[in-house]
Amino acid sequence: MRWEELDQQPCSLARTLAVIGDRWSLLILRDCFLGIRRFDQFEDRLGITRHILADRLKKLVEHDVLRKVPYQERPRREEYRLTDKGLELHPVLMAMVHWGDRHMADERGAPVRHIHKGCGQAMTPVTVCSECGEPVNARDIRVEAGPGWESAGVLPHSS
Amino acid sequence: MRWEELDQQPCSLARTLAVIGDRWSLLILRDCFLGIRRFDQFEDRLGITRHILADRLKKLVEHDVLRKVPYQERPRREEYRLTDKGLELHPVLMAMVHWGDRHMADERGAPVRHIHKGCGQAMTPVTVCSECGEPVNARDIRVEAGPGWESAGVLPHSS
DNA sequence: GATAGTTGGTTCCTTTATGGAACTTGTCAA
DNA sequence: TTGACAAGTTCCATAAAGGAACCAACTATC
Repeated sequence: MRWEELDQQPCSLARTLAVIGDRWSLLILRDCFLGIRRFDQFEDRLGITRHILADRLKKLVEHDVLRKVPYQERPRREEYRLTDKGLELHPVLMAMVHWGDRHMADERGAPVRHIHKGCGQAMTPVTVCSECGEPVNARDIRVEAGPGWESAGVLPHSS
Repeated sequence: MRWEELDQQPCSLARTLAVIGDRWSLLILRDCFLGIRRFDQFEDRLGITRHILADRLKKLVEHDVLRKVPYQERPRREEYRLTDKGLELHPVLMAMVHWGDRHMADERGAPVRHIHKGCGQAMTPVTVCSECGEPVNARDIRVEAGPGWESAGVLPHSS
């Protein structure tokens, strides 16, 4: 499978990876969630080369995850902001950060804390079932073919 | 920043990406969660080249996300299974699949349904606060420096 | 009015990673 | 003794990323 074919797969994970599944896109998005908006800020913080940064920002704009917003005219300058579609990637980032905190942190502990404005406490993300509200983990879920399924593969067993 | 330096960063997202942040690792893990365990099954389903597959499996084993379990002797054959650390990546995968279902699905809808064994219903993952149990989204969270922070960057503002 | 600085890129060339196909190793079965 | 199977490894061609320099449209300074 070539990289460009990814978003044609009947798999939402593959299609998501077509947008954010490379080295840099998630680090760019992390910085977006921290309030970074301008080309040179991304460059400074990430240590990414300029043409790869330009390419990734362009791709994220094409996928409607970021949008360019002018902040001055003459010379025209634009900054990059998360769209609603981009903001909805927050659970993905939170889940990854939480896993990193648990399994990849050094002796000093988690680098950042997430404060829930609603209750004012340092929180970790918990994934719950949309229907019953109970926490779910891998073993609580059974997978079955949905409406968009085409038999381009077979579910080997319902884990 | 080089790829190998990623896991030295004081950022749990970067460290997580050092493990699962490449083209193939998440697709391999998707298949692991579907019950795939053997080298040739991964190869058939993913269309990945053999030496990249071997490399990624090795890396995932080194990071204790998968482990090799012998299933026959003479000739010795081993399969790959998720460790507990690997199983804890489930929320990451669920969040990505859910985002793909919402934003990247074609007209036929989501390719797979996730049934919560606990309540028997088709569910979507909802991220809630570990402290108060309320659903959280990007705008509900304020970020502050935690114990593992070192000033290798500055939080630009508390989004 | 020439020179330098700022922002947001692009171009060119080198290094690294990936794709594709063939080869290897240990074993069993015909 | 030939063939098949599972799980890799090796070799070479192509694609992607790193690094540095250059460009364009202004503004500010000397």
